[in-house]
Parts: sequence; C-alpha cells; structure tokens
Amino acid sequence: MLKLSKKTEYAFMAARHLALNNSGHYSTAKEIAEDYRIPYQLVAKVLQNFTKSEIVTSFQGAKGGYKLNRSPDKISLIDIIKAVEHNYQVTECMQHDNSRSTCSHLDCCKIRDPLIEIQRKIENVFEQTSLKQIL
Amino acid sequence: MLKLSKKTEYAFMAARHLALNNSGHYSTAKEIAEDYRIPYQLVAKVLQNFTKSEIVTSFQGAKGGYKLNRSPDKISLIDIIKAVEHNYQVTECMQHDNSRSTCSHLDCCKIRDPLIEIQRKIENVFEQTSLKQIL
DNA sequence: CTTATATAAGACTAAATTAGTCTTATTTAT
DNA sequence: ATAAATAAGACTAATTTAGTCTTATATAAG
Repeated sequence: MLKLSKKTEYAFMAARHLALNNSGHYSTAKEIAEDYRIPYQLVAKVLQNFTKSEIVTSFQGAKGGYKLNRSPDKISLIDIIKAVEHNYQVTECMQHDNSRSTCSHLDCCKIRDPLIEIQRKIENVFEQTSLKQIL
Repeated sequence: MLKLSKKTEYAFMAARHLALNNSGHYSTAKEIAEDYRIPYQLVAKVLQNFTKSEIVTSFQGAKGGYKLNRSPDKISLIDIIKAVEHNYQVTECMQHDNSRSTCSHLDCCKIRDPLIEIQRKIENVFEQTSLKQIL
C-alpha cells in the first residue's frame, strides 16, 4: 500500500542519470539499464514517456540517446511521476474518469472529501522535491 | 501506484462510524458493513486489528461490539493505517526487515536516501490528520 | 548502400499483491 | 439452550504490476 511502482523508481533513477551525465554524449537506455541494473526494456519505455512529456529530447539512430530539456532544479518529482504513471491517486474514485457518482458506497462513503485533501498534500510532497534534490 | 488499500479505506470508514456512534450501544461489524455497504468479513478483520492496536475495546457475545478508546482528535490517520497495514512504505527497501544491504541495484540505486525523506513527509500527512478531521 | 546502434511501440506472459469468501471456535446476554 | 456477537486462519478470485518478446523505424559511419 502507498508504494511507488518500479516504473516510477526506474524513472527517478533514469532522470538522475541524465542529470549527472549531461555533457559529452547523449545517455542511452542501454547505458542506464546497465548502470542501475534495471531491465533494458523498462528503462526504454520510461525514456519514451519522458520524451512524450517533453522532459527530455530523444535522438534516434547510432550515437543517439536522450538529453534533459531543463535543468534538474526545474524538474519536480511530480513531473516525472506524471510522465510515467496514469494513476497516482490514493483512491480509485480520484482516478481520472471516476468520480463521486460512480462510488459504490452508500452516500459516497463519506470520507471522499477529506481524502481529496490528503491526495493534494501527497502530490505536494512530490511537487516540492526537485530532481536536483535527489542527485 | 500510491493507492490506499481497500482495507485502509474500510478502516477509515469504520473509525468514522465509531466516532459518530459513541453513545447508547456498542457498534458492531454487521452494522458498519451494512451502513457503508462493505463486506462484513473485511470490516470484522479491521475491527479486530483496531482491538489489537488498542484503538478500540471489543465486547464479545450478544449485545457486544466495539467502542473507541480515545476521542477522535486523539487518533491520527497514521494510527489507523498502522493498525491494519504491515507495509505502507513507498519502496520495498523501506519495509521492516529490508534494508540498503538487500538492494539489488548497483550501489543501492542511489535514490534511497531522498526517498526516505519523501516517506517521512508522507507519513507526516497522515500523522497530522486526526480522525476528528474526517468526520 | 550496408551495417551497427539506437529509439518507438505494442502485444503478450509471469509474478505478486490485494480483495474477498468460507469455515470453525469462542464468548456472553437473555 | 439459543441467538448474537467477536476471533482467527485457510483458501480462492481478481486485479495490478513487472517483465519479456517482437517488429518497425531512424541515423551515423565505414
């Protein structure tokens, strides 16, 4: 319960690597996978997600790889989480298309509103921590 | 990811119910299950956990049930979580018996220490919210 | 203009966790 | 004795997460 997914952990590691290796060549998925001992395909997907979210720019082909678009202090952990996860909500009824109306409990379980506040505070923890702070 | 378990949600509801029905009779698992439309056996286990953690006192037999031991403002959400969940850590390596030494990543993944801080902040969110605040 | 090296992307499988059910025992008020 | 309740553990089902496999596309360099 309340655990970060491996994907998010790998995303943090990958972002850290990119932040620390921002000169000379572009970092590749293979390089990060080997450096952190994480499955290649999973890092590859994480980096593709980063590209879509414009956290990095990708360069295809030989000598290709990835580079960060912003400096590490301008990237928050919530940016990284949002890039790789669709759902990072404390309850199902807070996940995108769900709402109070789809709640199966009588009178919508009665604890939804306070949990929305909890959700806000947890997101805030990740929003207030920058990539720079985890280097 | 980062989702509370159903067990914890049910625990919040059960605690809420007990706080709002603290006079007259003892609340029962059956009563709470029906009131919130949640499976009886699951609420029953939650309440047993509450008893073990001394959040409530249980009374067995006919006319039995549960009553809160402390006033709602003296019970935090982290007390409730700890009563029903063994693991509520953001990473595996923070769960009880695990540690830096069991980490499979080279040089322990390098992001453990900042994540310990994140963990502390998230626990803090639940610690600073009392049962009274979710009534 | 071929080869090696890289990203892009989706389908699929395996593993782990979470949720829920079933069953039996024990306690106590009436 | 009986009915209503807690206590507890084994078991099953469902869902989510993690990881693998495969194919396509892009590009630098010889």
